[in-house]
Amino acid sequence: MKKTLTELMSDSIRRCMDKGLLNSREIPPLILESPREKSHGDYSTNIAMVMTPREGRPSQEVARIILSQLADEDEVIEKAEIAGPGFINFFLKEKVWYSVLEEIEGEGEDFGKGKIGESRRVQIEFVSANPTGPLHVGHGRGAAIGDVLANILDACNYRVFKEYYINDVGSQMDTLGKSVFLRYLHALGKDVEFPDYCYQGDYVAEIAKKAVKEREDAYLSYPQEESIRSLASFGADDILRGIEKDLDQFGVHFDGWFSEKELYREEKVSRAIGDLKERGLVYEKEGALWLKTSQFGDEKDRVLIKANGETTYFASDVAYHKDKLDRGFEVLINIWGADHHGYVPRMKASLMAMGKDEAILKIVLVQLVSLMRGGKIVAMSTRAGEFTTLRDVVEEVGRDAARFFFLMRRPDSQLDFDLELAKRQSAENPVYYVQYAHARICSIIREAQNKGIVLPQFEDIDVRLLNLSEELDLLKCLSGYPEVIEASGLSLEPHRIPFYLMELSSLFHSYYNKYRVISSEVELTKVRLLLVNSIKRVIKSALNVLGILAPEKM
RNA sequence: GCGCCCAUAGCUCAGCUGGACAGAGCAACGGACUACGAAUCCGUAGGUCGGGUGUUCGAAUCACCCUGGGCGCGCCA
Repeated sequence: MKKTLTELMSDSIRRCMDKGLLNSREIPPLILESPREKSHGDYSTNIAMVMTPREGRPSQEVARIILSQLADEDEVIEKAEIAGPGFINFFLKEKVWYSVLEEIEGEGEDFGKGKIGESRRVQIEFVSANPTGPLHVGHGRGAAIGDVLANILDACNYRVFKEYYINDVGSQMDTLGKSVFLRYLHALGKDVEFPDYCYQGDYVAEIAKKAVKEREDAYLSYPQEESIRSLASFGADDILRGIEKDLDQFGVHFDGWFSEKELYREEKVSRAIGDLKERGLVYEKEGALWLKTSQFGDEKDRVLIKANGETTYFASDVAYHKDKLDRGFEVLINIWGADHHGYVPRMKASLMAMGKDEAILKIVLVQLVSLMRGGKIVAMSTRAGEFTTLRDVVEEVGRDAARFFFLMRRPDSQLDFDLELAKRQSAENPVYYVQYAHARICSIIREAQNKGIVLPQFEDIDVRLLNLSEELDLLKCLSGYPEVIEASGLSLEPHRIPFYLMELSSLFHSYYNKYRVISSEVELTKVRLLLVNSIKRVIKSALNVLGILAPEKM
C-alpha cells in the first residue's frame, strides 16, 4: 500500500514539474509514514515541507499544488488533507485494507518476503568463539542475532550463508594445550603447579580425563612440546563439538565452519599478503611487515608479519576476508562483540587495500551482556573459569524465552540478563504473550471446526463485514508486516520483529476480549475466522523468522 | 590522553533513519470469566527524553561541549 501511494505521489510531483507548476527538478526522497495519531490519517508525508526551500512559497501551497495533480485512478484514497505546517495526510478507503487477507491467503508462507536482496549472495559470520571454552551468554546474544539476521535476509531474497570462523591457531591454542597437559598430569596423579594464565574452568580437567581414558599415559612418552600441541588440538575438537551441540540446543545451525588452520594449510595467508605486496601497500619496518591501512582511514598501519616471522591474527583475518570474496560473496556481514569495535577500521581498510568497496562489509557490533543473578553481576572470564554458559541459561529459562530476550533489544545497547528475573518472569515473558495469541487463535479454529464450520476462503466471504475500527487496525498491522521485514533487513536490526509481534498480539488480544469470532451470525463468523487465521499465519511466520516455536496449545 | 557505544516513566526498553500533543511491558492502584483459553483484557497514575549550546519551519533523533556508565587503543588473539 505504501508503495502504491509512493508511486501516486511521485507521479503527481513529476506532473507538476512537467507542467511548470513547481520549480524543483528532482523529487526528494519520498517518505510515507504511518502517524501514530489517527486523526493524521493512515499515511502521512512531509514532502511538501522538504520541497519548500526550493519553491519559495509556503509549504501548504506546495502541498496544494502536488495534490491538484494527484491521479487516484484506482480510487484508493478516501481523502487527502493538508495539515499542520504542511503535512499531507492520506485517509484510505476501507477496501484497500481488505486485500491483505487475499495476499496472505495467496502467498501463504511467502507473505512478508521482500525482494531487496535481489538474490545477492551474502555471507554472515557470527559466534566464531575461540575453541578454548564453552559458549557463555554473550555468545548467545551474538548467536541469536546472527541466526535471525540470516533468516531476515533470507526473507529479503538474499542468498545467505552462515559461517563460524574457528580461531584454531595462535597463542590461545598453546595456552589451551598447556592447560590440558597440566590437568592431564594431575589426572595421572602428578603434583604440578597450575599457573594463573592457564584456563581455570572445570571443563579443562574433563578434557584431560578423556585424554587419559583414550590414550592413558601415552602423552608422557612424547616430547612435551608435541604432547601439548596434540592436546591443544584434542581439546579444541572436544570444545568445538560441545559448542556445536550447545548451538544446536539453542536452535542455531551453521552452513559452514571455517578453520583458520586451513588458511595456512592452503597458503591463503601468504597469497593474500603477496597480493597486497603487488599493490604496493606493504612495507618493511623494524624487521616486521606492515600493511598501509592508514591510507584507508585506519589510525595507523598494522603488522602482518612480526619480526620473529610469525603472522599476526590480523593477517589471518585479511586472508579470511579475501577468501570470503573469492568464494563469490557480494555482501559480508560480521557479528562482533562490541569489545572488538577498535578492530573495525583496520578490517575495512584491508578490504579497501584489496581494491574493494568497504561498504560490502557490514559489521554489527553487539554490546556485551552482563549476566546478573539476583541483581548481582556474575563475573565472566574464560580464563578465570567463572561464567555461566549459554547451555545453563537455555536450560534455566528455555530456548524460546532466551532467544526472545536476546532479540528484543537493539544490538548496540547493553543488556543486563538477570537469570533470577528471567526465571521469575518467565510466565509473563513477552514471548508467551505472543505464543499465547497464536495458541488462542488455534483454539478458536478448533472450536469452529467442532461446530462444523470450515475455514472459509477469501472468495467465500464478504470482507465489508470487517468494519470495526479494531478490525481495520488489525488489517493495517498485518499489511505492515512486509515493511517490518524489509526495514529489519536494511537496518540489520532484528529487534523490530519482536516489537511488531507484540503489537500485533496486543491488537488481537484486545479484539478477542471485546468481540466474539464465532457467533450465530454465519457470514460474520466466516469473515472473522478468516481474519484471525490470517493473524495466526503472520504470527507464525514472524516467530519462525525468530527461530521461536508457534505452539497450537500451551 | 585519543577513539567507539550508551543515557527516554520507579525498573527493563521501543520510538519507523528529522515530524505534528513522547510510547509499551513490568512494578502500583481500581475493575472484567454462567458463550471461542483470564499466560488475557479495560481503566488510573507516572517523563524538563542526563545537562547545555547550535542547525532547522520542526530535534529524543543531527553537530559541538560538558556529566555519568560500558568498551577499546600490542609485532595478543
